[in-house]
Amino acid sequence: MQYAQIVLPLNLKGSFTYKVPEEIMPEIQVGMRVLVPFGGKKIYTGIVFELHDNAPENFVAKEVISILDDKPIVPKEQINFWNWLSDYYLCGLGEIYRFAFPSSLKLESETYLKLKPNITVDFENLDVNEMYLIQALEVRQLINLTDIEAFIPKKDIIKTINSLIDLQYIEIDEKIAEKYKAKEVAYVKINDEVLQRQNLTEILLSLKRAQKQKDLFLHILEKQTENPDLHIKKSELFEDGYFGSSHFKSLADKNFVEEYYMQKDRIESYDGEIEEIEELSEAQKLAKAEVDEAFEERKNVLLHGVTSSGKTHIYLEKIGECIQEGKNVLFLLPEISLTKQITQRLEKKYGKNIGFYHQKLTDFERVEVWRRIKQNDIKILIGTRNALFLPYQNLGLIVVDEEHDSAYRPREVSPYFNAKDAALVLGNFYKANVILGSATPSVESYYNARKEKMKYIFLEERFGNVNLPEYELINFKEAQDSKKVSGNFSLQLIDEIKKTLDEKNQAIVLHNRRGYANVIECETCGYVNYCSNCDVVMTYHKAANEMKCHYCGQRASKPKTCPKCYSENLNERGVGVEQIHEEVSKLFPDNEVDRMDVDSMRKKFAYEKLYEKIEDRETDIVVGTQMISKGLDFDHIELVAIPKADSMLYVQDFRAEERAYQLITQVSGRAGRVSGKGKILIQTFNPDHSVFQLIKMNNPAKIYKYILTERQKFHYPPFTKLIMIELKHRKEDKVNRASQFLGSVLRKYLPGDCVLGPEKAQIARLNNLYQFQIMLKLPKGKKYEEYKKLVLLSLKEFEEITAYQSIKKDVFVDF
DNA sequence: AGCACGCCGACT
DNA sequence: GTCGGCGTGCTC
Repeated sequence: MQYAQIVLPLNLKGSFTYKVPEEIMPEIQVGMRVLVPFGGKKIYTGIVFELHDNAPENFVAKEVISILDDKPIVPKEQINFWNWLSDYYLCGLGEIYRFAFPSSLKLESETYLKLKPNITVDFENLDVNEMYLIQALEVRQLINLTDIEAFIPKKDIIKTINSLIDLQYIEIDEKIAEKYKAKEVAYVKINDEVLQRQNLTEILLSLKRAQKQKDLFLHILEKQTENPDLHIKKSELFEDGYFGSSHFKSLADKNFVEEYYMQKDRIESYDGEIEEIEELSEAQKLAKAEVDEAFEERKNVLLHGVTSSGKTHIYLEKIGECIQEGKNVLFLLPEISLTKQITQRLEKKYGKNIGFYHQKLTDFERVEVWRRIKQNDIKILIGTRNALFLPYQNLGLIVVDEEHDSAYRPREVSPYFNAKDAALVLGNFYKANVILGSATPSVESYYNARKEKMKYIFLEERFGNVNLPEYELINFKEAQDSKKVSGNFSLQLIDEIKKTLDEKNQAIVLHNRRGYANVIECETCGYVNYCSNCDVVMTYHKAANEMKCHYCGQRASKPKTCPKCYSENLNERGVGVEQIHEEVSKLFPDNEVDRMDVDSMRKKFAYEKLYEKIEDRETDIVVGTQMISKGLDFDHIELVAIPKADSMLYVQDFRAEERAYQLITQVSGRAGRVSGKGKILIQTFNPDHSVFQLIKMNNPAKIYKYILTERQKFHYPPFTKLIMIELKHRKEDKVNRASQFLGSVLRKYLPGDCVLGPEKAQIARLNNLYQFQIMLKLPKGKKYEEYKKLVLLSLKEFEEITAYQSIKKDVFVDF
């Protein structure tokens, strides 16, 4: 094999052909990282995707500089997976590579060189550059490529390095990968000798003029005596802001306390007692038997379990079995932060063999997990969508929890793939079983499971025979007509909340819109406050007293007078969660009302603090956006109120009804988890709307049937396949022309009714880029593959127009 | 994606 | 006269 197809971490499609030098031919394998020159002066870490003997015809292939791994770092299952992703989602392999790898595993100019040990350099036969480099390396043992730029002309760097490697004088430093030692965490304890030397009174006396130091000392002492085996993290001391590091330092200087370090993963893994999982209920046993049966037939599973039906128990059972068989498990979550329960349970049972992988890890930590997965040191990996790309050795089970969650398919980061669908494919490549689980499965998954593409398993009762919450619809129009309202709340709703609070229970108020008011409008001239970067109105945030653009994040101060006509008649329109929070606070002045949305949770530990407040029942009412639908599993929440439920439905999106159903059901799952007396109040102008009526009936099969009928009627997924192409550019007329052109090309190849648009995007300008969209509605099945090839052809034709190359193009498959 | 090349406006 | 703006083209 003389040539290799190498994928580079660039947003370029396909792979590049390189020549394999003879010395490394015996070692090179698909899935290894290699160093290759690219362009005039760049060196990249690429991945070998294919080895072959076909010499390129139109260009001269450059040579691979060196191999970085002694074994493939990307297993063949992942190679297949990457190829599938690239094919299915029409994205470049380079994009996938960039997304999949922690950046330190694809170092470019950070690559280090060193002299080979025990060599004698024959300076006579070196050129100037080669001599410079050798001399530099004699002074400093390690040099990276950026440093080399200082004394060798850019264009000669690669040539110089290559020839010195050929001469066996220098080599690529292999320590790069080993540089990442386990992170150490600081812990604190009372100095062992201090209590023998002095008695407590003396110590406290000596600290009497330093109140905080005294408090801190006592705090540590108390913790330590409480449980002598517990290690006290240094960072924990400063969490609530009362103590600062200076207080600790003073104590340490006086030798009262000391700090010590331990490796993080050694301590964070649980080594307490191992708790046995409670026995499954009859319904759960039945469901588990069905899962077994499905796996037997090599079928994947959609586990549809109503809120608190104990899907987790079933996951845990299957995870246990999988590990018994000596295989590994991937447990996918939409977000890592809101998952204490399951991770705690898994940690208790499997301790050290658990790994976490998510977007919040530092690069350091990511590489650590990579290493451990590669060494098969992790049995269960809990992670978010980027965990799909770890180099698993023998994956036996993938669980996708909350499979309907939109966090599995963020719109803003490429490559644009749906982690739920990708998990099914990855499972197939690994011959692993996949369980999708949710209380409100996505319509697509539900349909596929009903179509026997997966096994559909329904857990319809809550664990421990707790009743499901009851739904009630409040006709707001009627309440308004009979003057039984106060602001956005009907008297009935207020009454019910009051009743809940009187019984010493807690209530949740859901309003899914950030900010205080949606629009600030001038009553005199009609002026509204637009974002200067985007074609959207700015939202008024009263708490922060500023205007925010929810799309580009721009902030501005709130205008006191109309900037156009200087009138002071500024009117606030459109209710946001801040305003609902304000109203509730006024309605219940004697109760503790807290707000939970991205804006109020931005501060460090804000979420943890509020979580504890609710847990300790200091909070009576939580007002929040969709954030409150996740993770708030408390025993005393009995009421969920949705004062403006209509706002969820009238969104320009064919999934609006599905989303409304999912959000309402998810948030209702917070109520009556123990008592079984949970109540959900949906206040609406349209109590007759099918979605509300169906939610009230609490019969999921009927809702899905209704939504599916609507989707079929209007030719939406899952009955068709949607591909959305979005074009963006700074100049409006340029994108407009480009999208018209692309539209006409597409229509040339595809039937007319498949191509919709181009149209201005709903947000015509975002971050100063004008956007146009073309929607493709394609039939399913064999035709789809055929049509997709034509779409690819059209895009190619479009890309050939040089004038349109500066236009940013995003393709969303399965929009 | 980066980077070089090349062609036009505002400055020593 | 030159520095630097960004449109265009190319990278195995």
